[in-house]
Amino acid sequence: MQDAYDPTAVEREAQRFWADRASFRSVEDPAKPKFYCLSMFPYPSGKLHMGHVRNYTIGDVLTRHYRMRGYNVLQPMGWDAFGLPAENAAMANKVPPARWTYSNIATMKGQLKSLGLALDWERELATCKPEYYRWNQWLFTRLFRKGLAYKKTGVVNWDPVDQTVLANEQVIEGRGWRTGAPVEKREIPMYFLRITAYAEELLAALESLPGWPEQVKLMQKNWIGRSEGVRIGFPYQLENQERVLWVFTTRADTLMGATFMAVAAEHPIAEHAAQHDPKLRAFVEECKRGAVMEAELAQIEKKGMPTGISVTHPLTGESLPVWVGNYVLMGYGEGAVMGVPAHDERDFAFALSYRLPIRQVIAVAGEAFDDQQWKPWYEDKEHGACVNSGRYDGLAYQAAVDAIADDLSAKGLGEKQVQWRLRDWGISRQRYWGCPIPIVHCPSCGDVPVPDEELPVKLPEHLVPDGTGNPLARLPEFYETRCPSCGQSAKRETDTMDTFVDSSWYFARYACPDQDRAMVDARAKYWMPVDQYIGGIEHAILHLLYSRFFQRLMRDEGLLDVAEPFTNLLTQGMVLAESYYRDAEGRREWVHPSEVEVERDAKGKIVSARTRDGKDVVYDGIGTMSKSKNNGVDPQALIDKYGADTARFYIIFASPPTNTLEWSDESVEGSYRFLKRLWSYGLKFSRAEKSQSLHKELRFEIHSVLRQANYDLSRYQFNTVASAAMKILNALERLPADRGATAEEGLSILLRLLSPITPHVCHYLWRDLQFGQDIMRAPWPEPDPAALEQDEVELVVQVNGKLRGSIKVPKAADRAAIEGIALANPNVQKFVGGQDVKKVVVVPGRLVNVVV
RNA sequence: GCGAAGGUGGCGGAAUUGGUAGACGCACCAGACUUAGGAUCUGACGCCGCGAGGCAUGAGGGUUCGAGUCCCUCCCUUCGCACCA
Repeated sequence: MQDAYDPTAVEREAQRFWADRASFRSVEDPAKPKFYCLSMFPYPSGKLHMGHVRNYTIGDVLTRHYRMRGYNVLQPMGWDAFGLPAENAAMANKVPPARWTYSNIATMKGQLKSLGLALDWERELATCKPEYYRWNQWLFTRLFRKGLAYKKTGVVNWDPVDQTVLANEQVIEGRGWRTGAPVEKREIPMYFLRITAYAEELLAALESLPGWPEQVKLMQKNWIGRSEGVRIGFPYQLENQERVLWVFTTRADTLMGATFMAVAAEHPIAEHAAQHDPKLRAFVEECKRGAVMEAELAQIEKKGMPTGISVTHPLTGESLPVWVGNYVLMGYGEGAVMGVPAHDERDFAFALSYRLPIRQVIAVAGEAFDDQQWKPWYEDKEHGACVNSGRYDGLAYQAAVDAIADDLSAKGLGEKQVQWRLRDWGISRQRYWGCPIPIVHCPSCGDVPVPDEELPVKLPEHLVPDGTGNPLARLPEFYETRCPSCGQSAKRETDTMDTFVDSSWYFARYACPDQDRAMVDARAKYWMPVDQYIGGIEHAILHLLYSRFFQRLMRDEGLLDVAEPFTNLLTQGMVLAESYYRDAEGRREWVHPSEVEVERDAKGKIVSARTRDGKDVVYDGIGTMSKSKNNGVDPQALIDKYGADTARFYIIFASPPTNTLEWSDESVEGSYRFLKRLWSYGLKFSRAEKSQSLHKELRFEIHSVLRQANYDLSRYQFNTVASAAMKILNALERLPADRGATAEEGLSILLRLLSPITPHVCHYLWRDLQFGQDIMRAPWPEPDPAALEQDEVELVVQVNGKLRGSIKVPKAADRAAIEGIALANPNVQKFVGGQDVKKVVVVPGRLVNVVV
């Protein structure tokens, strides 16, 4: 054993040992319980960032822990390799996205290897390879024939200068990121996947996921958004034709309070009215120009304009004006809403600014209505009852909804309806670096799916996009083709798929990445579902919902048995860092934190900060690591300086997996120090005399810490497992210097407990100190019940809930005896001081509280 | 705007069910060793107070023998919002 801890040498040796024995190759084995542990695969953006390191370290801790517990574990890795950044890099460097992507994969694979992750690299896949994406295409053609994939128009951001579609991310304050031109909305034909057909099942099955965080299930539930309400028709006349304006509402009980209607700018009524009214046309155009993004739409000032058209209230016959409202979404419900100012906050504000009538139709006992001031109870359907509503007066929410729905139904102007917030998934992207949509447009046959024998539709890899539309659309060799059905010349679809399609089923493909005759084979039925999935909380809705959807699509193709892809889900927090900037003539110049020296006051608050060469910088608080704020910490530099074990230990120790992790270079030092101490202890141990000496107290301590650590592992609280390892080392260092029985046992426990977190150094010490050949094959440590036995227990004594002392009582002592000992305690006597003891609360094993 | 989560020392965090607030670390401080130390080791370390003691878990209120934990009101931060992945 070397005197000094040399992580480079230790890690090289451990990694060679694993590679020589193919330690992480996983083979289907029905005799053993399986454990499929998966971290979200990375986008090959260039280099690993700390978020990756955190994600994969967490997954590796679980993987190694389950291996030692005897499970047949699979932990694979691959690349989410299609996407927008490759096109941006291509434009900047004039290099095809393919070359950029493959080179990034090579770099990042090397980095992942240096982390010592227990990955089965033989199952590696990349979504940009035809062997992978042909199955996207294969499934798409199946869905198309079933009607689960279909074509309709969808709205996109249009940059009028570059003549190209922009991603939401490329729209900065309503303008194109490259051209600065105001972005327009444009409707184009697109393919959609009918996820709404599975809405009911996706919602109901959330109940069957006890291994998912409640938070995520709740977000998905709200996203799917099932609401029960009434579809209501408001008849009107247009060009001497009888028509009906339909709306959906969950508050049919307030129908008698409707004083206006509001429709989206894209609604046929708005389009019609705008034809004859230039002002209205301008307004409709303005609404259409605005944002596509819902977050932005929801925050714009609520504006409206009357259409001059009126509809008839279905129950009262009253005439109601129809307005165009910029806050009404065409994509949800009917693209029209009834305006009930008295009982909807948005309608209230709208009515106030446009002086529309406000009519109270719900009352809550003891509350007065004020038509100038909104109060939350106006929306209270729990305690309200109808007023000013004719025959519905006095009815509570449900009774009123039922009665009104019945009356509407009798007139053919309404019925109860279930409405979903979830919309079908538009997967067409007008981009090059993605999976081609396997459709041929034939002048006679229409949209024809590409037959199986012609799959895959290969994406040419040599193109370089230039930011003005999709280069595939300018490549005749790609789009000129024949109709698979009638043989005449036809045009191939040039749109590619949303990259979320690629990532919605990769987890099943890992089971059989070499299968070239089917999307997945029987091996997928062995490994699926994923037992533990780990990834960022930012994927809580979209990626996870799409994956649940795809799992069901594949189930319904007979490819998989189970409906849910991920049994247990761990959502890790983001990695954050401080950021600093220098004012450079009004522009912020971001300075990397490693170049900043900070001065703190006696309480540690930052007083001033300056660069190493003395220029003042401004502290901008803590936030996600990003290129734009120049505050990223390079994992590679960390590994080069301290080794992978220190990086892994720090990341696990600094914060529980679900919290954000605030980066601190100083704390990394602390982790390194711990591993050096572990090494020194191993060295001392290797040179000490063997003895049989047993240390009862420290043995109790080690086993108590181990018991807690095992509990913490089961609840994913890995930071306290790392603490437990430190506590055990602290205990070992308090032992006499010989190699006694307690030291032997304690170190064996420590190395095994720590090995999932810092596998290299534990592997090395385990062998070198002759505990065994391969620590991964050692059994997981369990506390010895005998070591946890105690004759006496310590209880805390309080007087009126305040801590006044502690007592030791025999383990078997009864309540009366404990009370007696507690009251006899001199400090307790002092605070009782002759007052009447009203009550003594005894909590066995914990405390005694004397109430006076 | 809507949906979700979170606020505990100078900092990261700990405290299974309501039961000793601050485990384990970082930083800072003092000391030892040393030619030297940004290595290593030892000790101290929530705030106020000489002390006895008092006060402290974002703010304010409540329930309880006892509240970081439960309830109500408010404030702040982070994530998602359908074309970033």
